[in-house]
Amino acid sequence: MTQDAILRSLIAENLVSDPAGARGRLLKEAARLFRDKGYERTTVRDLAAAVGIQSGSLFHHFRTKEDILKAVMVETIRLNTALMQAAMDAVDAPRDKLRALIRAELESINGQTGEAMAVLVFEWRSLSEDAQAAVLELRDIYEQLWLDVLEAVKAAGYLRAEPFVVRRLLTGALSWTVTWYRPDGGLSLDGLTDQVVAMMGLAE
Amino acid sequence: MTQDAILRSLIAENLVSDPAGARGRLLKEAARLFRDKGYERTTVRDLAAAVGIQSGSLFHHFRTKEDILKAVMVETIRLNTALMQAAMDAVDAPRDKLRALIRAELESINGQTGEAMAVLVFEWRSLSEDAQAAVLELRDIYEQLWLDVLEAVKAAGYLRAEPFVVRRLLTGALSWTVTWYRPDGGLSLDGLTDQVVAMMGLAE
DNA sequence: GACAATACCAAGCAAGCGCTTGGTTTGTAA
DNA sequence: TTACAAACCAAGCGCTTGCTTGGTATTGTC
Repeated sequence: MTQDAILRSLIAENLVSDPAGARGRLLKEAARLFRDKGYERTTVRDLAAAVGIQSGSLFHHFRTKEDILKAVMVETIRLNTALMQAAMDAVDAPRDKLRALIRAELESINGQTGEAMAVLVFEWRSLSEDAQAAVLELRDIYEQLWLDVLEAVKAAGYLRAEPFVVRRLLTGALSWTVTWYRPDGGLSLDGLTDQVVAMMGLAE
Repeated sequence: MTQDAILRSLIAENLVSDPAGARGRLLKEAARLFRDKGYERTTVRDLAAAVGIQSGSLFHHFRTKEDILKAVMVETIRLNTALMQAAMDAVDAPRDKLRALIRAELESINGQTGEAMAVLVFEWRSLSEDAQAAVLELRDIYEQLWLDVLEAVKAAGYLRAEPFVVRRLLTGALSWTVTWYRPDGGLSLDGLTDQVVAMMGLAE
């Protein structure tokens, strides 16, 4: 199943907004602005201007500014969970599955959903507790994919550290790439994935 | 040289504020509040209340709110650069130096300066360009320590990935520990350091 | 075409922000 | 003790923010 097909399926199920529609365009611009200036410094006037409407009109689509932030986060988790599941399902061996997960997460962080993924990391404190709890539920599904694969890699004898700890170290390592990695900087995503795998001493 | 002696020396040279003094107490509380609520959501009224004065009085010590943020960052970099240099100087072999750096950075992130270190990561966008440039100058000194050691470890044959990339992946991995590591969670700082070293395939 | 629903506009509200200003209090040195 | 500097207080300024409200315009459905 291609990435486009996965996205279309999620749109059809109303789990993710169509990027070509009004709501989807707003979320895309919101992710960009929140990423660039921070959620708190991005005003509703900024958001409205980015999609070419007046600020009061935003409140027709979302009840509050915070609901926009939450939607950016929820939708990117849903999309990337599906993409990672698909990447992982395409291979069999535990080490290959781990490599596929690393590659897919690097792509989520440095590709189309990079801005939303950065918002997930950097704007967590601006969410209310209720919203944080809702986002964490989705996040837990995503994290379980990782833990299952890391456990399998450890059981196969390729990893000496604890899967729980490794996952969290990898979360930081991969999330931080958003601050320094440039696809046109001479290192492809596959090359970067190779570096991560090599740093872990898992290279063949 | 002990950590206390290093701190005292920096205070004497006016590179770091005395934590017992008015300015130092304010910076300590600022780091805590900025970490917990975010810089933007922390008002000058919050800061003043945290140290028991009225908000207008803050402007006697600092010209602007942003100058407080900058001082939190600048002072923690200065302190931690000195602490890491000392930790590294206490050992000889490249792998031991790398381990010492990892241990020292984990301590900076999860110990006394943890709040300020988190502010350095999460509040970068709230700094003006001038302030960012000033902070980066100090940051570059700190980063060069790491790159020198990683180059030595690679030259000794223990690392296959590129030092530049590894440093950045480690920055993320170690910085992220601020969100999940708890010293009373059954894993000591030394234990966590061992996990990082093991994840890198550098365990003995 | 008529009507309802959706999307948007324009104006402005109430609350809160970083900071200034004129003053008072405290600490230090001579 | 006196003079001066440093630290703080209290009040309030000008501006900005997220959001509401009454209205208009556009789209969708029958």
